[in-house]
Amino acid sequence: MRKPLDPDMFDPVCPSGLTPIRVGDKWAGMIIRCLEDGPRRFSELRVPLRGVSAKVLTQSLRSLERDGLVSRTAHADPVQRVEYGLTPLGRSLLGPMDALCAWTEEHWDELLDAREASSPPVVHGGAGATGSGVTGAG
Amino acid sequence: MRKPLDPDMFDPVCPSGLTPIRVGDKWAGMIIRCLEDGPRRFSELRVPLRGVSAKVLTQSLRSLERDGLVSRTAHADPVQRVEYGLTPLGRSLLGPMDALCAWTEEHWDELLDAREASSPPVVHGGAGATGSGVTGAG
DNA sequence: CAGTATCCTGCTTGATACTG
DNA sequence: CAGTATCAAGCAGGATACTG
Repeated sequence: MRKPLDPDMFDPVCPSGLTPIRVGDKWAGMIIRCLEDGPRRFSELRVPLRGVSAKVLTQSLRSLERDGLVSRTAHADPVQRVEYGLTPLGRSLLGPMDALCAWTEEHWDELLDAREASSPPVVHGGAGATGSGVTGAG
Repeated sequence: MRKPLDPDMFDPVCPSGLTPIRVGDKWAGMIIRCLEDGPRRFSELRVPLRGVSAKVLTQSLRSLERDGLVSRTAHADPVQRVEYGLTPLGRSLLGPMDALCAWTEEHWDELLDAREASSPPVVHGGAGATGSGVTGAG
């Protein structure tokens, strides 16, 4: 608990962004992971969530609040402080999420193999799949 | 196996569409469920997936194919017949998906309560949350 | 610090019409 | 039947600038 969130917590290439299962919107899953070890401040969350704009982070947070997964607490300190933490309901999601991560790790290569096997013919347009589905969290 | 997919398999109101966990794109989760009991034809899938256009269903199917979750088989019968079925990889997703459904059923009321508690003040704009996250597949 | 207000872009979804 | 082609619309995500 209380360790300063690793900026590289989410590899921009690895697992996230390729799994066929997703939690909430683009950032929800990652946010929940960030809160796993206790409440975090708004600006603290922006570190591992590289590049997320204040607007979008606020939106995701509000969405999670609305669903009762996350709670917001404003401290009236000399400097403004707001902390976000998991509610019991939010915390209960960690179990299923772990199961998902386990599945992903287990089948990671198969997913990759399948993707490679389906694109190769094209050379100029290349790798980037316009892929609908399969955006991941975790 | 081989029973003619229930048209009401997916309640447009209930679970799906409110869960904070989603599988692939909007239809992927439902497609996988439809294939659980064996291969299905294109037009057969369109029944429970009310209103999905051919284009969108094709897209989702191609996406699932690309990820190696679903396989496509064209039969050269007198009439054109194409069947989609789960690959072993696709089938392996059923486990985690069941866990997700279990979570949803278990916490359904809490989700609903949280939503109700967060909107009521407004009367004219009403219920509809513009909600980002939380689109579901079940 | 913790947002809000605006504007903008691209993807995802969909309706409609046509084809092997 | 099983798609593809085209066009249109909505919304999530993001860049930038401003506020209590």
